[in-house]
Amino acid sequence: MTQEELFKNLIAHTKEYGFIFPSSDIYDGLSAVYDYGQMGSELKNNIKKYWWDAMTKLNENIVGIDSAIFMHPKIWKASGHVDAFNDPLIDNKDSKKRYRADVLLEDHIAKIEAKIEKEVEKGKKKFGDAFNEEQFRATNPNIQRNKEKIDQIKTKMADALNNNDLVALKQLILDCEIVDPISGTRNWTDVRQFNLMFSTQLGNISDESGILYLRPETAQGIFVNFLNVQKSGRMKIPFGIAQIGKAFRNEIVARQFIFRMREFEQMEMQFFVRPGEELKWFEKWRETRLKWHLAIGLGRENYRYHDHEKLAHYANAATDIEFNFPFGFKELEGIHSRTDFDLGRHQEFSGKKIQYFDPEQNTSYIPYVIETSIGLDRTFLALISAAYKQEKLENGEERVVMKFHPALAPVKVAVLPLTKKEELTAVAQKIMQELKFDFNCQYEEKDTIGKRYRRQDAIGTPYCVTVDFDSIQDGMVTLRERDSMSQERVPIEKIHPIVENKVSMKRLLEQI
RNA sequence: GCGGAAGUAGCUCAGUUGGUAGAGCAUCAGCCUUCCAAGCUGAGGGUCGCGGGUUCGAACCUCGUCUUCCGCUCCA
Repeated sequence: MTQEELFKNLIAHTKEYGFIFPSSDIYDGLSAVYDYGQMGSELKNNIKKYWWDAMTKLNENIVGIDSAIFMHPKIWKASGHVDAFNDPLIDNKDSKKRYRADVLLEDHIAKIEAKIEKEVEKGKKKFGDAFNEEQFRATNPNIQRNKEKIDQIKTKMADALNNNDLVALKQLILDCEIVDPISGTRNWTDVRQFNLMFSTQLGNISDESGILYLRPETAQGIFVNFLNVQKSGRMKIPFGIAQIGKAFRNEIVARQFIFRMREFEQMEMQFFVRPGEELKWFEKWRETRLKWHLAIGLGRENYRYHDHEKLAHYANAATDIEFNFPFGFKELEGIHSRTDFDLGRHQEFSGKKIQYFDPEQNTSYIPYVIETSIGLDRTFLALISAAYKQEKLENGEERVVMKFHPALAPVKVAVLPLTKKEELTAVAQKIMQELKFDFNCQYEEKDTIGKRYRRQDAIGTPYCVTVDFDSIQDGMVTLRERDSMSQERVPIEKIHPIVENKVSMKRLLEQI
């Protein structure tokens, strides 16, 4: 079976067993939006708890918050999202390729600059030792002409971008006679604007100032609460603020199941440190975060670091943790050293002093930030795609099993009377009463026992407890384990401690 | 947005040159009482993604549209 077929089977499986449904399913779905079902939300909640506990319980200096999705519009100007999340795009009709209009123009400028350099080289050869580069650049007519060209393009481009004049931007591309590098033609579509932020209105709709954006990331909710948390919590640097929440991006193409959705959930932690110490902390979090992933047990070979060589203007170090999804290695988590960019910008835009007085150094400064930002839905996808197994059994039959880590599995125990006879169901119900307060349990008495085992395999339940006629006499039940399918007779009162030991979050947390 | 593939019952899929919609599994009721999905009987469930067109007649031909998957593109 190919990876593609396996992925399709996984998607069908997650729908059939209540993990993920297409949003608005009865209305034919809504593009790139999905709902989590009864199993999916349990699994998702368990992932959240694992992350939250790893941050807030394992680190005394990390606290969690839950900030609103709506935020002051100025925040997105300060963060740079209003400018950066606005891409003018253009398609070449022959090659069917899409480009950013401003990138096309910048490439064009780079080409003209290359011409100038070539001219300079020529001059060097021609004049030898007598060559005066500065003078040559200032007087050579070819260079002068190209310099003027560049200035003109730059001015026009800046005007068009600032005025959001898409027609002028296209005209500039035509005037520059830019050809598509693949098709070699100038058959361009109109330039269109894609704003990656969703907007909505607050209060009076006719009032321009009422326009709000749905947050495209949760991080800003942490930055704008830096002072609140630091002061009310009497936090001392270094310390971190963690948050789990929804974010929204109007992606041009959102694809690959729940990998890229328009509405998604992030788990972010911003760690505030002394300036100059940021790279040490960056290294620390880079390692700690990988440990968190590895503890889940999907295999070291499925993870890799991808260090950024091209850094964003505010960052001085950045790496991604990538996971081997069914469609290849893709970003799962980002760890970025963001300097004092974010707090600095908010200080500038809000006019409030956002600084920390460091009693050890006896100085005030804007803290530097290490960000860890992980996609909750992507973690979910990593879990289900690695856990999903189609196994061939000794008797030639096949079973589908979700091999979740027991601490993350949506259902921990299934309690199954061997038959529907009341003497058995009474014992089984009693066991349910003892377990249900601590573990998510299922009780099933329909169908043959084998069928019920397979149904539990399909949702990844680590343990099945089967009550048979002997149980009434000896107080022992069969404990069946998911992965090995092994069966063991255990006393009823031992079930709780056995399960607890296996499904405890501690199992995961102590590995970090 | 472009190209390719697909959309028929809850799931997986048949459906011949156009002639009134099928199977298996699942669900429900009952029988059977079973330790790894396959026993028996019966029942419910679909305006064939949606909307036009051609035709006496469309799941099938045609046009449009929506959704999904793959590739391109984009990606703090």
